[in-house]
Amino acid sequence: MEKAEKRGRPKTLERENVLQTALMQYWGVSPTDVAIGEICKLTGASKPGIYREFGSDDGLKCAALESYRSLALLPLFDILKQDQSFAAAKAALVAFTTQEREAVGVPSGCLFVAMRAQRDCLGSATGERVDQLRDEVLDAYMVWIETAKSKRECSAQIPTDAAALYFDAQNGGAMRMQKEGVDNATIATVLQYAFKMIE
Amino acid sequence: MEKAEKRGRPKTLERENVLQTALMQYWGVSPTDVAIGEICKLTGASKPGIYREFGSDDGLKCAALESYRSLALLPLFDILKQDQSFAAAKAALVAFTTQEREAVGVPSGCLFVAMRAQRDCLGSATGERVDQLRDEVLDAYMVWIETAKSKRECSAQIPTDAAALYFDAQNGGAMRMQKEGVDNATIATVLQYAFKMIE
DNA sequence: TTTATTTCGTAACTATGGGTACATAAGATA
DNA sequence: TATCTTATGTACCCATAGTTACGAAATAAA
Repeated sequence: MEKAEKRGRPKTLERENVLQTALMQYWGVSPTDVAIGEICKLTGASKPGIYREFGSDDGLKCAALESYRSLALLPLFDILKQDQSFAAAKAALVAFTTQEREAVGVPSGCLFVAMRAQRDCLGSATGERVDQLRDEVLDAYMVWIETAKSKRECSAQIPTDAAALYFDAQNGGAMRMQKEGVDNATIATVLQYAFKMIE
Repeated sequence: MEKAEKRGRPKTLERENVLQTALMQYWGVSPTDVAIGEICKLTGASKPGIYREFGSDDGLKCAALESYRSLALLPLFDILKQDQSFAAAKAALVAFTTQEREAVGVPSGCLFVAMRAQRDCLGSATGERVDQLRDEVLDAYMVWIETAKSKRECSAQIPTDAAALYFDAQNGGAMRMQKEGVDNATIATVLQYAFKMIE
């Protein structure tokens, strides 16, 4: 899988390292309070190096968000798409949301939720991606709920779009509680009550 | 109500105007993305004037948060403290949360929710006040829920602290939806489903 | 070797924004 | 009118952070 030797000075910038570090910083601290210079210190990369690789602050944030999608959003979509009962999926959601982060070596809270909260002090590329992901998430919930309705596992009373907003809001609330230091057991309790509602 | 004439040059800084402007900016834009200089432009006040009056950026934010408490949090507490049925209080909460902001001449979303999301890039005074208000809000919910439990209007099943977190999360979720542009009717629907749960 | 090519990183530039030094204005008092 | 007191606002300081100019370094091809 080695790329053919090219002319010119070989690249030494560790893209993956920079990206992972940025992701963890944005996630663990805040997407708008971590300077490029901080990433440089943490990774040993130079500022121009990062700019050559990611184009701009906005570009780096956008790349980090994309990593976050793979890491944290795709698993969520997987749960929703799995062929299991509505109740089982809800339980899986609770388990996924309230898993102990330290054990997995990942910060508490949710980068996507944080970015949504700061939507308009993000660069254009990142901001627009955030909007897209929001739609993607709401769509995923809607498909899931429609399926549950068709299987008679969920009341058709509540409008699907409202239900999707509801689940999205519960998840966001849970992530915020986690950030504020509420323990996962309590969050799980809250979520279980919240999810019991829709059925 | 005129204050006795004092010696020295009379004060011309319009404290209330500055405070209101700051509040509306923090609320409508974001508490961490409005510079003192911006408030100056909007009010005609000078920078040193504002510093003399509020001490620091942190001081101004803190004062604005205090205004916000009187304006938006006290009415919430009033609803919770009123002697009415649990269901009536919940309905009042929904109505209060989803009232059309434009009509009232007030920004959408919630300054307190925004500050909580940005908790640690706020100054120490404001940050600590945010923590206090969070406790105050959760306490208010808890007292309300305990009362409802004692009146048998709310199941004693759910732990009171979890229920308080639940209501707080619903309110926060609603405020965020409002910021993201969801219409109030939909938010009201979501909240009604959310609140139906606890009973 | 020499040249062409590509990347590297130091050291700047620039804009923004919190904060303040200081000379001056405006009124009360003597 | 002279003096004391208090508030005012221009012009600046300084730290931070995004961004880039540019000369040096490293490697393949000539």
